[in-house]
Amino acid sequence: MTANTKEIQILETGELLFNKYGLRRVTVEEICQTAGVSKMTFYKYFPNKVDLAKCIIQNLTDDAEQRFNKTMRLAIPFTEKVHLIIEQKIEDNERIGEEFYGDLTGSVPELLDFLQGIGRQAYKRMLDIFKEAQEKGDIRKEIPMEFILYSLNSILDKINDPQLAGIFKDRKEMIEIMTENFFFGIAEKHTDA
Amino acid sequence: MTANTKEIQILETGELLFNKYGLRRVTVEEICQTAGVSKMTFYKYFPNKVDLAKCIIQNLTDDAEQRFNKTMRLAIPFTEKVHLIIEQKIEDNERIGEEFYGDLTGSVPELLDFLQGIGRQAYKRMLDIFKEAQEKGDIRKEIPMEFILYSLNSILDKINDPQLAGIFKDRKEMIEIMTENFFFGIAEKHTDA
DNA sequence: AAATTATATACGATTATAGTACACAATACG
DNA sequence: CGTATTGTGTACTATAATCGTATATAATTT
Repeated sequence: MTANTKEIQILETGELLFNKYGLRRVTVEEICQTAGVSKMTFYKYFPNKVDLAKCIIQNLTDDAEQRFNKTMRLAIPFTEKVHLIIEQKIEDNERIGEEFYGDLTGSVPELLDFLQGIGRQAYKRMLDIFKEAQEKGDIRKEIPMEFILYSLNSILDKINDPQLAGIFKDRKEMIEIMTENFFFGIAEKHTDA
Repeated sequence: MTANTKEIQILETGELLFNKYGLRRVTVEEICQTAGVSKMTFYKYFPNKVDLAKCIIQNLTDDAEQRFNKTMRLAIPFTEKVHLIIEQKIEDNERIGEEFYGDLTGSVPELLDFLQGIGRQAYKRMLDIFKEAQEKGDIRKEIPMEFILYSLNSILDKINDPQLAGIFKDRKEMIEIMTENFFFGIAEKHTDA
């Protein structure tokens, strides 16, 4: 059972270093030294550095998907769900360091494809869920699906806008207001009761 | 007057990148690209990367020294001065990124010597100032000078101890209490008035 | 003891980086 | 205007870093 202990060590060290410095600034030997593992052991588990990065991202993605599904299965109002999902998405983004992400999309086209594939899958899942919500009556029927997803992504982009950060007192408040705004516009809420 | 504009650009970019990633992770070409400067221009102003680092550190050091002297010339009690100096030293330390400093002392022995030289100078200046204070009666005569400087450096080291950070509510409070403690011990202050 | 797993070292092949040479472009300046 | 001055881009060589593998050995498990 101590078999994959070294593999985990490599994965964790890779995640740490990649997040801090990005892909190209970190060498295989450095990962090995930091992880306390010989180079041979590295190549026993991973064919190369890029593949290690893939593996790390795949793990993060799988983890994110699990949490996503868990949230969607909750017996709470749809508005609440979207609220939680936005929160989770932000946390997911924060788990991949800026430098790491830059290297991925910039210098290694192979990883760019990989990431885009993951992105497409996530997009499809989202689409299905929102379609279902529209049929159930949680979303107005006349709004095109594409526009909804575009708007949602637009919110996620804005999260990192420093100009916005200054407007709200913290991130929690920002998410709450933007989610409300996403669903109900800027009009004052009318109670159905 | 636009002559050294490129040089400044290089210096600023170097400081930025070195602080973020350390010395060995940053290449000359990267500095040039980020600074918007051709490689030839780089080598016009600096013989190599290590020398650029030296230059940057020297500038930071000069700057720190100026502020140090400015503080020492203030017409305030000696206790206050030491308080301010500790504050400044911490700020100085924070201006050199962790990674940068690690590379300096770890991989480039040439820079280690350079830094030690700077350190020795600072040590001498400090020593003179404290001796003067001892003669003036600001410091108890029976305390060996070496011990005082050792204690002061000990405080500076402790600043970065995460265990300490949790004890005080912020850095300002930490500095105040540690300075007081440095001068008066843990005994309750007795007012001379 | 045998099998498995990890390590250390050395090594060739590849790639990145350093530093220079040169021809040319932009700008300042008398 | 012409003439320095200053900066640029490309190409280039030499050197150093890095990759990925082979081999012999050590530690651990079974």
